[in-house]
Amino acid sequence: MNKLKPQPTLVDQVYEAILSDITEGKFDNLRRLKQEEIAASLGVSRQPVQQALLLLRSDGLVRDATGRGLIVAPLELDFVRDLYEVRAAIDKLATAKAAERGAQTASEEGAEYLEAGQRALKNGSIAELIAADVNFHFFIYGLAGNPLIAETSRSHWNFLRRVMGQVLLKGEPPVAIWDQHTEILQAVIDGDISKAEGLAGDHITQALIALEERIKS
Amino acid sequence: MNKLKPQPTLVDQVYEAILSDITEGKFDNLRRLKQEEIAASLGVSRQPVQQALLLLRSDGLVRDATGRGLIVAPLELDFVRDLYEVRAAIDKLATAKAAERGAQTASEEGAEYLEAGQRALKNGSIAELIAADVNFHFFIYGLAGNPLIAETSRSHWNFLRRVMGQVLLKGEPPVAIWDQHTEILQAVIDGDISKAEGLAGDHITQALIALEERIKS
DNA sequence: GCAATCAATTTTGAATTCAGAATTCAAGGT
DNA sequence: ACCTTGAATTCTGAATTCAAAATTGATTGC
Repeated sequence: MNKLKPQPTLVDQVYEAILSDITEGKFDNLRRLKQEEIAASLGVSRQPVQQALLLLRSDGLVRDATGRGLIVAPLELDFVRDLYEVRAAIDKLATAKAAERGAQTASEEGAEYLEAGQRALKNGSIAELIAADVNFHFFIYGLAGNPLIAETSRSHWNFLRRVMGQVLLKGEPPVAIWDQHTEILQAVIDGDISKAEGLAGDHITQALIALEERIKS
Repeated sequence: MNKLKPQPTLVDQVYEAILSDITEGKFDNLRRLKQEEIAASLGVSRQPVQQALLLLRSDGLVRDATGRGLIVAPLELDFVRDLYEVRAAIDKLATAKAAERGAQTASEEGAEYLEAGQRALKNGSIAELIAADVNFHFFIYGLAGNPLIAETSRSHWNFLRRVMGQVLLKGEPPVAIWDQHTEILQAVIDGDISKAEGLAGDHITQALIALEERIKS
């Protein structure tokens, strides 16, 4: 007997819808998020919208603005630095563990992710580039065999997607990123734990540097 | 003019109430959580309860049990190991950064936290011991100057509190823990980054080992 | 006597309603 | 002209209501 997936609730659907809108920068900065408005645009009542906003608030994507409801959390450079710092710690752990126990799967399935990245680079599609990056890193998280790593990173990546979206709009395609991914995957396949961990750390350090330069320009 | 803090909403209060009940093990394992029941016991409608449960679900403390509503997530040993692994990565980062930039505050305010721990040991109060441990570690997180560290750890500590509660029930008081806290604080005050980081890692490794031994017995 | 089916009850997700708080805007005073 | 005041409007949190899905329990057939 096939167990059939329970359909997602309206709350979950609304959550995803608002999340994409935020990620894709569809909300004017500092614009107040009105439940009624969102509910109307999605064709549901305010109830699931209120609940979805509550979840987004606990993710930190949406923020209480005293007395004026909820706004999309602004992306500040300091915050992004903090984000990359925490991400570095978790990604180093994930990549080390992936090298320790995921070499087999990495060699079987890893190439797909690199190819997806190359295709995205060739197509020059921002959405595709972001998706390929997310998928590559969650593939590594999966190899690490510790579900809490992906779980903990989930909310961070909601911000990272926003950051990447803004940065990719103005700048050359991030070829270096994918060269680094290739190196990281190879270290994982080789089972070289300390090299994999080091490369993961470098990857993030360099991503942050590149990002800061682009923001300044 | 003093700006007065907006009172917490019912949802937030209900969230806290359910969270304490879970943390203190007040729910029978695998018992289904019924909105009506909880609402009645707190004297509110189902509405804020439903929203609070949604938040607890996104924290991972409460879990969908296919077809039978929500249950408190069981504490499995594998999960606790995963938890300690991620916590080690974050705590090492936090403690290193605390040593790098928080030495001053650490020397001024750190002793309080150690004393609170000693008092708790003397009183033999489990609740007090847990609170002192949480407070000490969040003090370190604060010193790190990266709000995302505390934010990211928040949901982990909800589980850690549960684990600690169960473990402290059967076993000797964790004197070693507080000796280690003393060492960690000293390394932070000295600004010895790599020593602080190393001690933080050891602290968690040893806590996990002690925990596994107690669970087996 | 045991299993299967169907009706009754319970429970939940979602809509609607209600009340209070915040915001806006216009009128009046300095 | 600008600031203050207060009423009208808007918006949100929370209660209530509604409908569908799930669970329970009883009855019927083997």
